[in-house]
This record gives sequence, C-alpha cells and structure tokens, in this order.
Amino acid sequence: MNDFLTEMEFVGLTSRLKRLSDSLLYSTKELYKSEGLDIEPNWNLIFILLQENETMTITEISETLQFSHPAVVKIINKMKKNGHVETRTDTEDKRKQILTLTEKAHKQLPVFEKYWTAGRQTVMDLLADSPNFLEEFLKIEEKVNQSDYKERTLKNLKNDEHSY
Amino acid sequence: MNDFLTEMEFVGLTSRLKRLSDSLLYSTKELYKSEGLDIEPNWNLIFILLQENETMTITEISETLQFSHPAVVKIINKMKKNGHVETRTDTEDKRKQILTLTEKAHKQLPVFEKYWTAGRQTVMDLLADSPNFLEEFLKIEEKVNQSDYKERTLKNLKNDEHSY
DNA sequence: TACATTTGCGTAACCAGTTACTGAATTAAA
DNA sequence: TTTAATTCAGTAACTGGTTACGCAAATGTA
Repeated sequence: MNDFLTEMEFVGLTSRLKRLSDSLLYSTKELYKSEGLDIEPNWNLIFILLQENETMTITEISETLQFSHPAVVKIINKMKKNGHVETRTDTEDKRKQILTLTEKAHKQLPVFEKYWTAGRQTVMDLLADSPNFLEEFLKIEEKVNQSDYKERTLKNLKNDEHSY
Repeated sequence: MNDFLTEMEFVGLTSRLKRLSDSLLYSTKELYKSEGLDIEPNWNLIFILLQENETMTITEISETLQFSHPAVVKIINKMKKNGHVETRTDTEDKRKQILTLTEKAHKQLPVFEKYWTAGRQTVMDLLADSPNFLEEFLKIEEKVNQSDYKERTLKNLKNDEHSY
C-alpha cells in the first residue's frame, strides 16, 4: 500500500482515523442510495433508541449518543421530512419535544433491519483479524475522555521545556 | 462511562471512529488557537512533505495523503494566505502548480516542531495501553481498501438471502 | 412573589472533508 | 496534423459534524 500516513506512525494517526471514518460513512450512504432506501447512516441508532424507549427528547438522544444537540436536531428534521419520526411538544414541559417513530417507520423497519444486520456483519468481518481492536480502542476513548489531546500536549510541552 | 455506542458493539463503531477523530481534530485546533499559532491540524503533514521533497504539486500531495485534490487545494490556499506556502506554475507543464515552503515557514518551523513533537508524544501516550492498536488498525484499513463497506455489505446481504 | 438561573431546542455560521463539474494544457491516436 | 482522450487544478454545492448565540419555559432563590 505504501501509505505515507502509516509511515508517519503516530503523526498520521489522526488523519487515518478520519480517513477510515469518512470512508465508512460515504460507503454507507452510497449503499443506501444504490439500494433505493431513503435512510442515512446513523439513523439506525435513532431507530434503535426510539424502539427501545418509545418516546425520547432531543436532549436525551444527544446525551445518549454523545452528539451535540444541534446535530440531533438536524438528523431528526430529516427523519421528520422523510416521515419516519413525529414530534409533539410535551404538555407538562413545553420546551421539550417528544419524538416517536411513525407508522411508516415501523412498517419499513424489517427491511431496514436486513441492511443493518448485513452491515453489522461487515464490521465483524473487518474486525475479524483484529481481535483486540475494540478493547484497545475503548481504552483510547477513555483516555481522551479523561484528558483530551490539547491538555495532554500542553503537559508534554511543559515537561519537554523542563528537561533542559 | 456507560456509552450506548459501545454497548452497541459493532453497530456503533463507525460513529465512535468519527467521534474520536473529531475530538482529536477539534482539540488540536483549540491547542493551536490557545497558543497563538497560525497553523491548523494536518498542516504538519504538508510541511513534512515539502521539507522532504522541496517542491510538489497539488496532485502529488493529494495522492500521497490520499485526500481528494479539492481538499488539498483548500489547505494550500489557506497556507498561502498565511504566507507559509508559495506557488508558481510549472514552465514545462502549465497545468501544474509547483508548491514550496516560504522563508517565513522555514523560520517558524522550529517552533511548530516543538508542538508537533509534543503531539506525537500525546498519541504515543494514548496508545500506550493499546500495544496492538496500530497493527490491527492497519489490517482494517487494508481490508476496507481491498473491498469497501458497501461491497461487503451487499455481499453479506446476498449470502443471507441464500441461506433460506 | 418577583427575579435570577438553568434548561431545552432552534438557528446561524463555521469546519474539514466529499463528489460533480469545468476549463485549460498535455498526450495519444486517426 | 487534426482530433479525441487524459490529466491538472480550481470552483460549486453538499455532508455530517461542531461552537456560539438567542429565546422561551421551567426551576430555584431572595
């Protein structure tokens, strides 16, 4: 493959992560498009949540997925436009939007699920030769969560200065 | 942490990859901003390439980094605006833009390199408890390169249908 | 009870990438 | 040698995410 970013080892990792994540994203979009499904990547997560919980609010979803709330607003607006999600304002707390799956969504779910199952299988295939990947990836996430790139780098910078 | 995406195992992986990649990206931007450096994430890759090769074209860089060429055009335009890169059209092939680092860039490089070294140290720290990560990540990249998510999922879909 | 603070969510502007298209220069082929 | 095909780079429009800001509703407090 002769990949410059791979040769860079630690330096290239961030870009490689983005490259892989983008590649999966665009490929998923293409898959749905070519198969004529009017859904998008990530929607499966919302579908799963709304199946499990019946009703949820924007904030609940954004906290569960650890997305910013405007991101969830955008996704939900698209799903409303496509007729997969309905909203009504909570009568007790009029700030809240109660989200539910529509009849149409429930009807189409079995079809969607075929694709999601195949997709899950793909991820399993991709990970087949990388038995420690999920576990080690989680460790990285936890570390970043605990202290992010900026904090860590500033600390390293300080340490380097002291080492004269 | 109680992360829904992690609980989803294979289903959540794509989103987790994006989450981590975004987190690193935004954190890097913030670092440079807070330290008053007028550079951006990824520019280090261009700097390294232009140090190693003296001159390169847009296409050469986009192939080396495996970015689309419009992405490189955008980055280079910013770097030109900041006075770190100069361009001139190749006299032999007037389509090509010859890119070089400016005097200013060379002058500032030692400062930048302090930050890049500290950043590389951060990535090493993040990977410290994940000794197989780079190796296994590479395997995933190679697999995706060889046959992407869409292709694999369509194949899985077909297999599932046959298994009635 | 009035007022300050917090919360929920919508909008705007931005960001780093993508694909699709274009035009000009080069190269290949008739 | 003319014409067709390819290549290089730039622009436009879009994507899924982000932060920053504002408004209205709910909650806490003097």
